[in-house]
Formats: sequence, structure tokens, C-alpha cells
Amino acid sequence: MKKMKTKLAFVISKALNESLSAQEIELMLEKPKYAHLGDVSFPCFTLAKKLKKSPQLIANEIAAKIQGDFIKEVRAEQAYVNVFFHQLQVGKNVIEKVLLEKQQFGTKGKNGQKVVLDFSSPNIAKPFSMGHLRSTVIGNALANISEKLGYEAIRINHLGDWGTQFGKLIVAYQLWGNQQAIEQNPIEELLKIYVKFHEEAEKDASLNDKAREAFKALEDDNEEAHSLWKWFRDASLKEFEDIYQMLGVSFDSYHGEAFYNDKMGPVVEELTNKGLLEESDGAMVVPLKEMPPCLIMKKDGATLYATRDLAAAIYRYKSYEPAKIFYVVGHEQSLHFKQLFAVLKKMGYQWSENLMHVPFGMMLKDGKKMSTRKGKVVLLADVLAETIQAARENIEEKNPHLKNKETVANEVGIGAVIFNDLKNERMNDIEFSIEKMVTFEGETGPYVQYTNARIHTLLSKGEFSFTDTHLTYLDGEAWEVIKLIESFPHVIETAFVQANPSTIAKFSLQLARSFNKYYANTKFLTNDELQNERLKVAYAVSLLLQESLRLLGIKAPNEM
RNA sequence: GUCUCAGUAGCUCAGCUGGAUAGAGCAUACGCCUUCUAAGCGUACGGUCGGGGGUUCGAAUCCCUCCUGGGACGCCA
Repeated sequence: MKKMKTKLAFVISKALNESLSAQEIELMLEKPKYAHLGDVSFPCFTLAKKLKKSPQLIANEIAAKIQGDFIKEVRAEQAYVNVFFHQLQVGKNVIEKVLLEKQQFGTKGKNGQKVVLDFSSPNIAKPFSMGHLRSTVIGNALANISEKLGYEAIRINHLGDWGTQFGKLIVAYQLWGNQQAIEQNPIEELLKIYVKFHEEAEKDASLNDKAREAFKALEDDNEEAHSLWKWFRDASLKEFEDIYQMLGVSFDSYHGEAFYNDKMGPVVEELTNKGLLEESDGAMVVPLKEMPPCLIMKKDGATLYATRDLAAAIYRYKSYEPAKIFYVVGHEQSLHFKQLFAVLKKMGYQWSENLMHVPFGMMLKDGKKMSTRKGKVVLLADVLAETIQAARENIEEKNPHLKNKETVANEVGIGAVIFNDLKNERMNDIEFSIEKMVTFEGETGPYVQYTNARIHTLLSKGEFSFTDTHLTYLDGEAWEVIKLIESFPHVIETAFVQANPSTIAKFSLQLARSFNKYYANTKFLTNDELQNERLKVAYAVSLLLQESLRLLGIKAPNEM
């Protein structure tokens, strides 16, 4: 099935005796601002210069020449050629395609290429806050989108599992740690002794020296230090797993920072051999054009963040040979990634061009960055508990006889949180608001889920089944719905190209809204020959709503 | 200071590879459940698209400049 725009562009190109190619024309086609002006329009301003005629005249001439079985009417209005499609004809094509392909609509065949996604990446022994949600849900959605478009997605959780804080944790544990408490509540307890360490270190500076020693021991592979580190890591990870399970997120690799400890030496060596390193104030750096130099080694010879990321990029490229690597990491690290990619390029790695930083805005509280220290951190687990509770209350109030109440409450509550995040333009900062998240009206995840659930009721009450995929009738009010359905494959591709899942969230809202409008004014269960035709459209809508939600990592209950 | 992101309705945001009359949701007011889930639908109210220049037949959209706010800028990650 060709896109309607593509078909129309072809016809217009012919009308112009192919003085412009169909591809060129397709780029010029636009969606009229108002529905009464048609489905697609072709502005003739630019042609006016070329043909030395008034745009109105050109519009008239083109309008007179174009026709096709899918075109119902063509009007020249001012400088525009406004085209109205034959609604049933288009609807027939689109619905048939969706009914046949179901959730595979818009899916592309496997292309044999891999996409590596580095996302979520929380720090060990620190709470999983609302701040970590963004990377997690954006990365997960991008992975799903990549798979839909034929890529194999490799999901990597680049854990923050190394660094001097582990020296502090080890010392703190040896002084005040309680094994049982940590087993039961790892992150809370570890955070507690971590905070205590900082308080005590204010009074007794020798603690910091001890922490340095402990970290040194850890780096030297001291057995006790290592086993403590591993224990902290495992225990934290176990707790993160609960969150990931709620969010429906999984990973192919948990190789965090520690994994690259033994892989940085060769990178430094390679940089040296390639003559890229320079000494600067005692540190080793790679100077870069038009940006600050990239620090590779501290004056004490220790490696840095950038060194680790270089090692990771090279390792990942060698292991997977991916077509793309996405780094779903906050915007505040944009410079770091620019430097990282530039250094790889200087090292002669052509593939550095396939690395893409996918930045996003911050989660703010009271207009400011959330900070663990200032007690401004909001735990994701707490937020999810609240939204699930809100979903429970809604169910009790609105649909008390629902089966699987608890499952649905989870799906709705969690979906609300994920959707609330993904509907936003990636780069925008988001002001944290629990009130907004427990509101299930308007532009929210539950609104989309609810629309889908109502369609399921329609389908089951109407005993919908289709023996043929042919659509024989279409309500005028369903036209906007049909046009949206047609655009779905394009929406997915845009989301991928722009690495922006919000495109899909916005699409799902539009589709739900336009269906609800249709639904509000149309009786579906009429027990006549039209019932099944209307249900075909409704079914197609529900398939796309479910698929959109799935791509975003959100469940779509049949009832709620 | 340099770089970067943002500034659109009371609030939260969409629209930004330039196009016809500026779009949603929330909030407010008023309607619509004796028939498909009211977590829904409708009507009304609401705008110097941060300011000023420029490019263009045409600018919320592109360029310059200024203002405001966030972030990043060598030995943290």
C-alpha cells in the first residue's frame, strides 16, 4: 500500500508534465490547516516564479488536470490545490491492510542490523529516583521502536558500579554496617551508612583517607573489598530488578563501569601510539577543535569518565558491530558525548558517526534539579505506589465488578507514569507533579487505555468477527480516524529517525481523541449490516492503540 | 565569559525541514448517562507565539541581536 501522499504526488507530477518529480512534489504537499479545505493540499507559490504565472492560475490548471479513483474532488482555492480523497476508497485500503497485518501493521522485516542502546544506568547503592525514569522509559521505547523497524536491539544497562564512593561504602560498612538490614533493604541501608560516612568525615578527616585506601584495595582486587563490592552490587541490582519488572523493562547486558576496568589501559596505549595525547597541567588530554580538550588521565595516572566511555564504545563496537549506538543520557552530558565522539573520530574510527547521544531534559522539583543531598529526591517506587493506588480507587468507584482489579490497577497506574514522561518533547524539562500523575483525564496514558478498553467492550458485545477484510461502508465522522491510521507507519519511522518516542505518544492521543469523537456521535451496536463495518474500524483503532502503547512500554488492558 | 537548551492561552504543553483563520489538555462556567464503560463527548471563556531587527510573495517556524530561565565548561560520573 502506497501512502496517499505518494500516490497524489505522482498524479500531480504528471499534471505538470513531470517538470517536477513525484518525490519533489511529495515534499511540497502539506496537510491543510482546516478539514474543510481538503485532505492534502499543494501550494503553488514556488511554481509561480518558475512558470511566470500567478499561483492562482497555476492552481486552477493543475486542479483541472488531476484525477484518480482515490480522488473525490479537487478544488483550486487561492494559490492552493486542495484535494479531497474518496473516503471509502481510502478507508477500504487502509482497514484491509490493518485487519490483515494486525499489530504487524507498520512493522518492517528484519534488516540484519543491530542497534545498541545504553540507557537507564542507575548508580549502585543509590535510590532509583524519578530522575532515572526518563532514561529508562525513553531508552526502552527506542529499543521497541528499533525492533519494530527491523533492527535487533541490544539493551545495555551501563550501571554506575565503580568509583571512589565504593571506598566510602566499604569503610562505612566495616564501621556501622548491619548485614541483615542490608539484605532486607539494601539501598535504603547503604544510603544510610553512606550519608553517615559523610557526616562523620566532616568531624574526622582520616575517614576519607581510609576510604581512599579501601578503594585502592578494591582496585588491587583485594578479596574482602571485592566481595563487599560484589555484594553491594548484587543487592542493589536485585532491588532495581523490582522496578524494572514493574516498568516492563529488561536488559541484555548489565556491564557497568567496573566491567571496563581492564579495558582502559589498551585505549590509553592506542591514544599514545596514535600521537593524540598531550600533557596539560600534569594531566593527559586529547585536544579538540572547537571544544574543550577531552581529559583522559589525571595527573596521578588514574583514568577518567571519558576513558571508560571510550573503552566501552570500542568494546561494544567490536562485540556487536551495530549500525547505531544510542546513548540515552541527560542533556547535561552533551559536551561529554561530543568530546567522546570527536576523540573516536580522531582515532580513525569511521563508525564514530553512528554514535548518537539522545539527550533529554531534567525532571525538576520546584523548578530545580532533584538532589539526593537536599532531600529533594523522589523515589520512583513511591510514585508508582501512589499512582497504582489512585488507579485502584478509580476502579472501585467506576467499575467495581471488574475482574483482575489488582493487575489492571498496576497496568493503569504504571502506564500513567510512563506516559506522562514519554508524551513530553524529549528536550523539555519536566516539572514533577504527583497531582498530574494521578489525574487520569485528558492527555494521559489512562485516557488512551480507556479508549482501547471501551472498544474491546464494543467488540465483544457486538460479537465482532470478520470473515472478509473488505470495508463496504464508512461514516463521514470516521474519516479523521482513517487518516490517522494511515499515517501510523510514518509516525513510527519519524519516532526512530528523531529518536523521539513522544511522537508515538502524541499519535496515540490523537487517535484516541478522534475515535472518541466519532464514538460519541455514532451508535455502533445497531444489529444491522453496518454494525460489522463500523466495528472493523473500531478494531483497527484498538490494534493501533495497543501497538502504540506496547512500543512505549505500556500495557493495554481489555477492561478497566 | 564561552557553548548549549528553553521561552506560545491563567497553568502544563503541541505546532518549528516557512504556507491559508494560532492548537490541545488542565482549570473556570454551562450542557450531554432510562440504550455501546461519563477515566468519555460538546459549548463558552482564554493569545503583543519573550522584545527588536532582517530574509521572503508569506515567519510561532529561518538568520542576527537583546532580555529571562535551566544546564555544561580539567583532573566527579
